[in-house]
Amino acid sequence: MATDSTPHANRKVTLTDIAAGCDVSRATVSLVLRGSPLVNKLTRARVEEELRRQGYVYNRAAANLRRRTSSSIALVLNDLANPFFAEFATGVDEALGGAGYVTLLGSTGESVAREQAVLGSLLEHDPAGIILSPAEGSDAGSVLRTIGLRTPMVLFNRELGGKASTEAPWDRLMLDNQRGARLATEHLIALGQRRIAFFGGHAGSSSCQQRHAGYVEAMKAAGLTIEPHWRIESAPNRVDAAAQCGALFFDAPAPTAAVCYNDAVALGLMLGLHQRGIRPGRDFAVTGFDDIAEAGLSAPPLTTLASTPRARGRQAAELLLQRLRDPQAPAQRTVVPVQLVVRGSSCPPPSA
Amino acid sequence: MATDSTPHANRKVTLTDIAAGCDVSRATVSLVLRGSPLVNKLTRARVEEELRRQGYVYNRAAANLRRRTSSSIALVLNDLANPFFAEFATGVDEALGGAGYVTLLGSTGESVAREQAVLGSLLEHDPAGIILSPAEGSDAGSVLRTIGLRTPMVLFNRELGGKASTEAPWDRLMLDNQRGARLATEHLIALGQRRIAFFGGHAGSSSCQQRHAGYVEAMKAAGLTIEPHWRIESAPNRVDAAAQCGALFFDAPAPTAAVCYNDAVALGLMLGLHQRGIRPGRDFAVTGFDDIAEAGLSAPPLTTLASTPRARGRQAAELLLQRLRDPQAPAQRTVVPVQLVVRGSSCPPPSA
DNA sequence: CGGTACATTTTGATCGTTCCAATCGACCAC
DNA sequence: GTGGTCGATTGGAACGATCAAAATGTACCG
Repeated sequence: MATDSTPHANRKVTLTDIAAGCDVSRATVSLVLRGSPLVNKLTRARVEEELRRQGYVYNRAAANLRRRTSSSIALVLNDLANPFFAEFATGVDEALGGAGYVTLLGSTGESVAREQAVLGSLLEHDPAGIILSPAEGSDAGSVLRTIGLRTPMVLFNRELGGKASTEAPWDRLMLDNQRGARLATEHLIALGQRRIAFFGGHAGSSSCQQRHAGYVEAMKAAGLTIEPHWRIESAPNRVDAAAQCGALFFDAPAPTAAVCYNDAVALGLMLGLHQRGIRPGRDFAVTGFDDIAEAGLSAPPLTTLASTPRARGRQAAELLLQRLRDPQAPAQRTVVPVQLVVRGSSCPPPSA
Repeated sequence: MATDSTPHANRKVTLTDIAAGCDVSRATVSLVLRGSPLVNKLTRARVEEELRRQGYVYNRAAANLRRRTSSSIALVLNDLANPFFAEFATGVDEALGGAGYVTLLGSTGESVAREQAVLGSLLEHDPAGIILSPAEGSDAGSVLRTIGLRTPMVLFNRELGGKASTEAPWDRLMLDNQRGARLATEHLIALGQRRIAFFGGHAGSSSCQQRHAGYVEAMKAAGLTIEPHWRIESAPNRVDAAAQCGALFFDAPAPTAAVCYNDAVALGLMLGLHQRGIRPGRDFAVTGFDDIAEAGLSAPPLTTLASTPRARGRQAAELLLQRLRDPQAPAQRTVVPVQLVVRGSSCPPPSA
């Protein structure tokens, strides 16, 4: 069996090894690898046999260096553990993989400092582009400073803070937050609700502001007044939402329904209500935002706004790929509609 | 303002640009970047100023090429959209980022073919190592053939099929599936349950076999008989689990409890039970596996086995980093204990 | 037979970094 | 004045691929 060139050698197999192994030049092997029509049928066969024999694996980094190209894309998420973003990431990876790109993952855990660090570290790997769902409070100026203008970026889900945000040439993919929250609020009003709170999220975040604006819009349109203590902030996760539940009932008049910042918050709120002996979907109406998988499985199932995160992921990837094809095109701002999904958590007020 | 070397030029800034900009050689700049003590304080300051001025970003790919090193690690998951794996991925990325590695993500969607493709594609980026949670039915032989022996790998969650599996020098991080399922079954038996089914998962998967074995072990130890139709297979997700629910009740004697393959399946089963008017936690007991976030929030909350996926992610990363430090060490097989979390979904049988 | 066309292959430089050996100036000792 | 040591810097060859241009060989034509 054993020949001079051992297939399972310890060093990495390179173009040069293959070239030596079948008496052609490196250039020819390279042409074979890229399926060039220039190379003779016979030599191609010989080379391909040798590639197999030695177990060659292509070194894309070296090729990218020489060609001044890149075959990776950085995906930076504020919270990968949130199923909404996990689905999104799956969609992104699906689409990128199909286009021959590889996904460089970075999770920031909602920390602006980590976001800076992660972006810096991923940039050193020279991604062709970036898909960023910013951490809360992330600022356009500092992001611009670390990534520069060379690397195109698609912003997802949230706007960046600071004045630099409007000038920066980034594409955007945003949910129609305002309309979504308006739909949810109108739905509750149609059920007869009058005392409706807006619950959860940080007032600083752009998506939260937009959703709150939609809520206000619907309330005003219906001629309903909004009590100041009907606006409760919380971190956008279950645990903190459950903890803040009590704040809804400190002052009179207490609300009988709540439009929540997102599903995580809504599920947390329902948990908090349960603990107080208040039955969501009977004594108190709740709506969410996102339609994550468990929204349909909670008790009661959650009325919410569907945004199909996996499809959004594919869309964000498409947007970036398109930008890579045409770097000069003007920046796009895409707003995707959301759809109201009515389930058991929304109900008329107890008096009705 | 404008000098000869424009900071926001269109070409990428390289070592050579910096060197030219402050009249030193490339080598010196390289030494500065790596914080070498060899270089004079004054020159270091000059170089650093120039780096800032031109907005230099390090090209790690070029460095890796020259040094024959790698600073990335491939993370290949069978189902990123499952919150269990999303948490796991978060943990992996946390630990790898801390060690200066970047995560190359690949999601296979439980398809063996995609797993092969993804592994092949990621390998071309020359990762220092691989963390793989295999797709169901993935075979050790073909995996070995595509990744070879050069790149170390940590297997998570499932064993690979085929005989090559035992010989291959891979580290493993596995949950104590058998003991976990045994604990759940014993818990149900202690509540007075006698007719207990094992529900969900594919009989082919190693984790499913192990959990089933734990269930059988507990049943035998208690002297209980197992009806053949108490073993229902399903895809490991909610939708299919809900669809298979009816199969539990085709033949008599019908079970009054089910040990489920995992939480996703258990939640799906509860959904299916609801639809049949059977109240889980009252008329029928259910247990899960994984303790994903929504397990505590379902109605009723799910009795399950906690495996703290984020910590597992960190652990898998640690295992791989350790292997990179000492490539010669014998392969490890780590089995992590799981903990029974009793919640409302487990109950005595209705007759009791 | 020389010239030209064509198909195939090779040579050598190059991408941005790091490594190695060599260089340079300054200083000191003999 | 020669040689040696030291700190700081440098030139040039790598790493593994690609590219442009040049070099083969072969065939055909007048």
